[in-house]
Amino acid sequence: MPDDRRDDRPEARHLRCFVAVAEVGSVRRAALRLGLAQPTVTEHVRKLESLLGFRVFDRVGRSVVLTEQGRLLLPRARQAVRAVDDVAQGVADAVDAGQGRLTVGAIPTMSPYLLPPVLAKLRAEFPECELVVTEDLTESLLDRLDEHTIEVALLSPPVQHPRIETETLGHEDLLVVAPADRGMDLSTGITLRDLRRYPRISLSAMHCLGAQVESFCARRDLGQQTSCDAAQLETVFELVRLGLGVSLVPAMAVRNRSPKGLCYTRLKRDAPRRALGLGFRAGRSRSALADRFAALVQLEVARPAKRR
Amino acid sequence: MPDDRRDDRPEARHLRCFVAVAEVGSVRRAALRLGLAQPTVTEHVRKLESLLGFRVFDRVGRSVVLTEQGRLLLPRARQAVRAVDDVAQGVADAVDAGQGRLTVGAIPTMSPYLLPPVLAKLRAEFPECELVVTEDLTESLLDRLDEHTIEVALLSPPVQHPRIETETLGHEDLLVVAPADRGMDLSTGITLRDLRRYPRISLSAMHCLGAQVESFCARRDLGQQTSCDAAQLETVFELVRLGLGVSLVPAMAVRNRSPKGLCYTRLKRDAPRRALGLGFRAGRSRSALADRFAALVQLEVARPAKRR
DNA sequence: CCTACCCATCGGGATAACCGATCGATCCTG
DNA sequence: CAGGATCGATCGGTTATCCCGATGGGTAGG
Repeated sequence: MPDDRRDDRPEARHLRCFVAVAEVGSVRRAALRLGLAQPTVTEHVRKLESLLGFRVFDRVGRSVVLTEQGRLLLPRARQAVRAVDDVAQGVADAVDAGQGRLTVGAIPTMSPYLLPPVLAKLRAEFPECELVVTEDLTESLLDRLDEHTIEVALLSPPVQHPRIETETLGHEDLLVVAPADRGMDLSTGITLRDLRRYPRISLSAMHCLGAQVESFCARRDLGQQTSCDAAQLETVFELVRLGLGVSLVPAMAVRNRSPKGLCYTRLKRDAPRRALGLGFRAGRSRSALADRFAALVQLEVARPAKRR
Repeated sequence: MPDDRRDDRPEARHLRCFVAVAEVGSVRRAALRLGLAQPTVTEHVRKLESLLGFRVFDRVGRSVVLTEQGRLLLPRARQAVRAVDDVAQGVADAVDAGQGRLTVGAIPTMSPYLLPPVLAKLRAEFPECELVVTEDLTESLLDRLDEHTIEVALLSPPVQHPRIETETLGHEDLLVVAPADRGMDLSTGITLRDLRRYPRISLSAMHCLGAQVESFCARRDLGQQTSCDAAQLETVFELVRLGLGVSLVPAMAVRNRSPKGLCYTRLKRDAPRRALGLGFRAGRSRSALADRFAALVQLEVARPAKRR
């Protein structure tokens, strides 16, 4: 570990004065250009010479001329000043270009339906950005947000974590999915009562969606009708297709799905919903990429559902 | 002409603190490394954030973590700090490597004899150096020194100029050169008396050497013996070879010359000499190359004359 | 010779840099 | 869960230096 404790190093303003004087060939005019008084420029140049250990100007007559060492210093000083002055603009440019890394997390019941279009648009906007995606259950995402392994998480509010704050972007209906050949009359929608007549395929309660459905069903006296407990939504759909029962699934999972062997409908009244939102670590700034990601998710959530 | 009068630009010390904190991940340890107190580092980082217009660290818990913008800033800040810190060493390296330009002048009666070996050695030592040679009469060299078109001049002190200072490096004898078939007995040297018996080939008095010889001869009652007045030493040698007379020439002009048709000798007593030296513009610093050039000229002048 | 100009110096006032001490919050530990 | 330890932020006060106007010395130009 290097000791940086050297107090005999030049500051940017010393080099700025030197460069200005060298370029205009006059202390006075350099002071004009720098918006400083002439003695200030003189002092800074002398300070620089003292720091560097050699003269950079010869004071000849009533003007100053570069020494050979000064001539060698000039391009280096120019570059150093430029490097210092350009850091801010460089970062701004990098942000505009979308450089940098975005680490996102998403729960499995949203990830495959929301992330692809959003990330595709983000990539299209910022080809240079680096995207790191983590798919995991809510609790793991919260932990990762807390330790900042991920910057933003796509999940269903509300969540229980003291240092995670969420933004709810909207809600989506949970639809009833049933086998296509069950003879249910779906044209006018169905009610809770209809639903009770069929065994229910449930998603594992370790998913927040599973727990939400479970909670909903429990409140509606549908709790004990479960015939299967699947670990992922894809399995739920397949089990329904096989005729083992009906289920409640998020609308986004239905949107682009082939309807073969399945039929979907909305509950007539009191339709269950789940919130869609983003989680952030409280007290941490959000990158430009994260902001843009949030906006794109917002747009995607607000997109009108096109039925088939 | 750009207006540099912006007072909202970072200083090197701000960036130094930022880089240190980012690298060690702790304000306190960064302060240790920088040899500063912790509040100072905090203040500088906050100042930098204020100047840049965005946060570079998230203050999370009892530690600081880079924001995404801070992450983008880090390499740029590192490079800027490095550029500032390296200017001094960079110039030192460039000087050691002999980079830069050396502008030398020399009078025609020294230039072809002293410059080649000296410049060859300089080039061998510093292959990267740029050498600019001007050959002219003393007055022109003085003017060029004054206006600093040349940095150092090889000439014969003393000179008359208020702002030019000279260093005398040594003296050299002026030798008598005569046609080889004149029957002069040179084995024991010759005297002024011998010299008076021959017509004299003189170098033009616009050369300082010509004036010096003229002055010497005038003091010794040899003034009116001139038979020819040549503009350059080469012509003098040729005229002597043709038997038109004898002359006084500098030893260095004889050193590597073919003796065909000529013979040289030193005056027995009261041998004329000329000073060899360097001229510099007073009040101007000397480049490392000029110093080395002076040292090499000194060596060359001190080189023992090897007779043939 | 005299004026005008330029850089260096001087003295003082404003700014910031820098510090020690302290606070509040967090993390670790018993 | 209480206590200590540690870290960063904040607070006053001191010092350094930044910056200025005024002045002096030396040079170029009239």
